[in-house]
Amino acid sequence: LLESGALAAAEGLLGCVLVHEAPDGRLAGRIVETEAYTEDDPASHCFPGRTERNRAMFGPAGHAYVYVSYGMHRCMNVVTGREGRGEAVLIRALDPLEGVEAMIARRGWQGRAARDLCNGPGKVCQAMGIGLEFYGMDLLTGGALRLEAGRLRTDETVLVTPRIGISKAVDWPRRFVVRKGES
DNA sequence: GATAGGATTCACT
DNA sequence: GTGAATCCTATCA
Repeated sequence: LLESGALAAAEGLLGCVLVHEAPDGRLAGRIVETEAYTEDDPASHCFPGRTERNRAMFGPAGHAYVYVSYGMHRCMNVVTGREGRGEAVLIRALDPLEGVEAMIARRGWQGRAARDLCNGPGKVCQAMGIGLEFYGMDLLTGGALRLEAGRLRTDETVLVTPRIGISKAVDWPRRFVVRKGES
């Protein structure tokens, strides 16, 4: 699935579970929002070409691409496409499944609704304890950080929306969100 | 060697 | 809704 391309992978990753076997407990969250980045996307880190920072994006599918954003936040991507292709899917939001207490402790605050815990790219990494030490790690071979297969419930549908938070090609419909049938 | 900008988040008005 | 915080990377002199 991951090799088939960023667009298909971004949609396919919805419903899958991201698991981190952290020293202080198992953390898990269901992926509910993703965003696709490809080589022809002006907003993508790989657009200007291959550099030291984004080299992981050009590697084999299934590896992690972690980068620092705005100096204070970390964002995590799942590399897609074949080696040398420069594609990735940004994990924008999770639905916490396990280790919620540990996530709250990591984030250093408590109180808000559970879904506020992982409803942003930076929050996802902070809550899951994902740092630069996971750069380039294979997520499919059962390491400390890994991806587990999952599916959407029958009452859930995929919503495709324009992107946010960037300044180039903003209106490209490459953001995929899980929408629950309840509303 | 120096500078500009970014796939964000939080607090305050 | 608007603005500040903050640091790593790429680009230019």
